[in-house]
Amino acid sequence: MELSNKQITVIFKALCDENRVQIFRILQHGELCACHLLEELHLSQPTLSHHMKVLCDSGLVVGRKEGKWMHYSISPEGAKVAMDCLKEITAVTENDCKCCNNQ
Amino acid sequence: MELSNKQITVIFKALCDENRVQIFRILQHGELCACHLLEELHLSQPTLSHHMKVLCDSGLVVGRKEGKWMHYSISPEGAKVAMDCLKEITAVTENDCKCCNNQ
DNA sequence: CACACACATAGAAAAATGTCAATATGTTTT
DNA sequence: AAAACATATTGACATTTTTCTATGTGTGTG
Repeated sequence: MELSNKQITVIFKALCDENRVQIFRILQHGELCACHLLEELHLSQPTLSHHMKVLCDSGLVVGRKEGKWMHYSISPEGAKVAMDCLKEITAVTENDCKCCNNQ
Repeated sequence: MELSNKQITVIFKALCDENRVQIFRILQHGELCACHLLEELHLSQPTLSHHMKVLCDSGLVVGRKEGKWMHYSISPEGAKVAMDCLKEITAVTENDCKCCNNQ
């Protein structure tokens, strides 16, 4: 995979805002269009649109256009990438301290 | 577990900054004190200290004080919490669209 | 074709975050 | 006890992010 530091930050920015976390909770019940998401959030329409862009950029959410509606859903593929990335970045290859005279 | 939206953002803020991601990469080779981390990063000492606080607050990194040194390491327990959290928040319970006349 | 609707974009203001220099705190050494 | 060292905290500033209003774009409808 070999994601850059920058790419990793883009993925996890999805989960760095309370409103976006709430959007995940709502989308867990299934795909939903922006107008219905908006009903459940105390946000203006442009603000929601901004958050959906951040979420789609992360790959954790995908949008599907259907006429004038945008349907958003959680991406299992994106989730897998994020999981693999998290696992990789928190994996410890060695545990001994080589620092400050090995104290 | 039942983490709040706020708590989730605190966990994943750890991975929302390129320098912090780089710190994970460095800590993967084992526990390290702040002064040695500083050598490998183009940051001032107070800035590093700030990032280490964010990382410790996330639970993904733990600090261990040894005399005047602070030794930091990746926390496998914290990593597990983050993984479980990511898995939970991206889990989809239903996949059908109940939105906009089920289009 | 004009209008209504769903959503995106632009631009500006406010809030949060990242950064550094200066200083404080706590620990070890001389 | 004083000096040196490692790290944390404070305060200021710059950048980024969040948010809104206003407006634009594309789609369907009367």
